[in-house]
Amino acid sequence: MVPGRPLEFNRTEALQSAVEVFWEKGYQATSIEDLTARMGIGRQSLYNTFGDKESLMSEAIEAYFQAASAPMLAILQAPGSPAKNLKMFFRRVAEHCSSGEHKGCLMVNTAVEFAGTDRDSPILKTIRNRFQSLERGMRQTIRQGIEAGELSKRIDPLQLATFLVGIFQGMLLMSKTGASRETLDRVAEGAIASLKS
Amino acid sequence: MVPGRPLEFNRTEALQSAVEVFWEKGYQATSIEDLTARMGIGRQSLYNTFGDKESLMSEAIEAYFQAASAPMLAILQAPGSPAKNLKMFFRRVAEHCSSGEHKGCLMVNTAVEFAGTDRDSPILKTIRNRFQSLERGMRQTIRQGIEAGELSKRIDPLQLATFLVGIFQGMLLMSKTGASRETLDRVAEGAIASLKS
DNA sequence: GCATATCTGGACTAAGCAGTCAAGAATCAA
DNA sequence: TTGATTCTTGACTGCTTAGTCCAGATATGC
Repeated sequence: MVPGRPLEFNRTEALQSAVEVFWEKGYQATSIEDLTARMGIGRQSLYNTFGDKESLMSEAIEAYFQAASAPMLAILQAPGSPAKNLKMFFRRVAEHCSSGEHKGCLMVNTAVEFAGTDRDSPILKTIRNRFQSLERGMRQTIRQGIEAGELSKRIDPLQLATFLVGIFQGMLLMSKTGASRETLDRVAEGAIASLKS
Repeated sequence: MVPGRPLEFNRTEALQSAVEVFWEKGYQATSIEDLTARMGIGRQSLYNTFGDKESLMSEAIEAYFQAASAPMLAILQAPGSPAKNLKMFFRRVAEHCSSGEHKGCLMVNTAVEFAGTDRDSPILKTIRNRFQSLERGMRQTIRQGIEAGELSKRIDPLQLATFLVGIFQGMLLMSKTGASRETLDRVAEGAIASLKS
């Protein structure tokens, strides 16, 4: 290892703080000062460690995905009943969305914010990929449910998967704009009911 | 009438241009220069005629609602079959969302943008009211459908209305992030299918 | 202790922003 | 024509922003 003065802060913790700020305020509305204040580090330390604002945002999105989205995806692929996994998924979304302070989903918030200006920014591409992998996971679980006889054979996996992802995104959006736990539960129950057809 | 030099531009057309800019870029990302350029008027004319940036945004939201959202609400309340009106509603949303350049819905975009910072800005309150009136309209149409025997009596109007509004918001969000016509159609068909239960 | 390498803090730069000001132009009433 | 009123144009102000520079601090390897 090369010598030199060591970092005075924990990189992972600092990144986590950055995630929180971006999550609450969005990308543009967050200033470098907001970030340094919450992360508890100096301006130069931020630039040394994370590059510019956009790089930091990229890392924040990635960290958020690992912490929040990946576990959701894992629910779908849990061993046991695919239909139960789908139900569990939506109940968890309702739960997750109504805890915390209506921050919504960092990826959704960011997608909306960037879609207007940088339609093909690397950040936006990453987010789109993540949502696509959600749809793929959903489709696979649906297929497994059909094979297991838990879901009707008449179901078109692609159609249902797209529909469920749509509902999912709707819940994230409602959460951001201040929906109550009851509201989110109702939507989740609607999604679950739509499996029985 | 008081004398004075008359406006050199059409107020309504200028406002329409402002709607387009805010719709494409969002509130923060839109500068006064962006606005004056697209509206074809000078800086001072903008301030004289519309007040500050936030007032202009308020007027833009209102104009957007009158032009885009109100007709959607009217579909639900059209005379004839309530169930058909609900179907028509979702097909129209899919159509509306995939025309244009993935601008999504101005009210959704704005809600996401403001929810992070000014949680109780007047603009946000207006938008929330608009969505609430959509849910009320939805609920009423559902009740009419039940009374007419088109929808099952076991349906809870509140639950279904909330669910459908959630799907609706999901479609708006997907549209903003670049969903294709096919994707939106699949979600719409899912919503329609969920009426038969 | 000394050389080397990295980190930190604060001042700084250049650009972009919303909003204002003042001087001139266009209209109407009399 | 003259005066009152409103619109237009362009320069301007004060502020915030992302990102840079540099001097000093703190570590390691020898």
